[in-house]
Amino acid sequence: MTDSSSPTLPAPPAAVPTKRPRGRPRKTLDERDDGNRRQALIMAAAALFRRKGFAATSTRDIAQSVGMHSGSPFYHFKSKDDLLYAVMEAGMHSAIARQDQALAAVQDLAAVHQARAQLRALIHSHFETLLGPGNDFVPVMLYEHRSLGARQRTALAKLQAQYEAAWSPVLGVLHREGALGAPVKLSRLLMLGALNWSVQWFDGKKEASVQDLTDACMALFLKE
Amino acid sequence: MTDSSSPTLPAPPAAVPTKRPRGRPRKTLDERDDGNRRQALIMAAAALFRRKGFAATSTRDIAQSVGMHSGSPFYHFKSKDDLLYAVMEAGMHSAIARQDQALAAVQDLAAVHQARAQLRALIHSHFETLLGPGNDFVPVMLYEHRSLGARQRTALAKLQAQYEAAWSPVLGVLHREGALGAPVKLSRLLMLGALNWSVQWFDGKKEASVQDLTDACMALFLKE
DNA sequence: CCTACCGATCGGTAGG
DNA sequence: CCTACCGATCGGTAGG
Repeated sequence: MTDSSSPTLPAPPAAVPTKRPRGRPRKTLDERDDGNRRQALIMAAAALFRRKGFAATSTRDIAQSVGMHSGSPFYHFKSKDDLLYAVMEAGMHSAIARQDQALAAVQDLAAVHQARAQLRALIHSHFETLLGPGNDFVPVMLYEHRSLGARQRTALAKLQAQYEAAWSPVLGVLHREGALGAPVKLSRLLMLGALNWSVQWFDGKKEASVQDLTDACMALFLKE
Repeated sequence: MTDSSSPTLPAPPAAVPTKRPRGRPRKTLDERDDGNRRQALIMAAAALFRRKGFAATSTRDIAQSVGMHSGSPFYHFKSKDDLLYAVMEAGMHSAIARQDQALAAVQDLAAVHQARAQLRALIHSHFETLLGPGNDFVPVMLYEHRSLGARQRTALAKLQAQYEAAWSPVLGVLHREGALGAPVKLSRLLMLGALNWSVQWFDGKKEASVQDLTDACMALFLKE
């Protein structure tokens, strides 16, 4: 059983592209794991895009950080923009998957507490997506949206709409119960904004945990 | 009485730098309004930085949009980074001034409603700073923070601390009154995040106004 | 503030 | 995926 689908980066080939043996290490066909190299590029790009921004990151930076030479990323991606989109798409897929799991885990509660428990699950899951260790994909998506082309922006918008669609019914119930003070749509925009902004100030090594943040949100946003 | 301190851009010199009369229009010394050209550069830079991002905007873009030639911005600013900092500093000064005015206008209310009125004033003023027509400075500051050097980041942090300092006592009163459900510091971070994020989705031509947003925030964040 | 220019870097490609 | 390379662009400067 292979773990070729594992999203963890297999320790990079000790990036020293200056002096390396000229004859590149012969690989037989079954050793060529293209998927892993592509994955490695996506993860390295995510980390660099987050730290320095898309425009300030060169494709050479990315190549070097996975031990490739400058032209090689273009064997895996047609353009730098395509690589950016791949990062964002991967981020949304993982965010949606995490959100679905979080909602499923809370499905069987007594109806009285369902909506509250669902909102807590949504908030906690969102914070994990934003602040969890190694989760650079969605932060890059949030802060480099501008750099996307029109076509790719449309494709992403569908994934984002799918993600946010899970919030509206939950907020609707809470609003009707009187636990949510503002209209559903504005509430969703403001709440997601409060969460998304945490990327700017959250420090994993500081006192507050993701649990603390979730508690604070529930206390701030809901009545009684 | 001159209006040399007016922050409005005097209609740009119809930027057509390709064919313009070679002998540049002689200006006598008292016509040379260096301050205005510098201001024009700051405003053009703010608009471009906001639309395309700092790294994706060239100093040539900025020069062209005020009718200068490529090297000329460096007569007014030592580097592109200095221009970015000038944009952000101007943004914080104007934000602080607007906030002070907003608080002063609400100073004389009956004590029972003071804290609520103050919070409303802070929120409304913040939305104006972010979303008001031509207000690109603070949005640039919020989203290009990363591009600043360490020294300038420290200088800006002082202005930001000054700005946010006005929020804490107001939130403290509301928390003690039971109107604010979460701890003061986390409340401030989450609330400002909700507001700051509006830059991403607010559309001035759409239905919701800054007043609507302010109302929604008050309804969302405060109990009873 | 313009003119003329420089060194550096960048995204991307052909050909293997 | 590497090698070798190209055209374009960029921040910045000297000298007036």
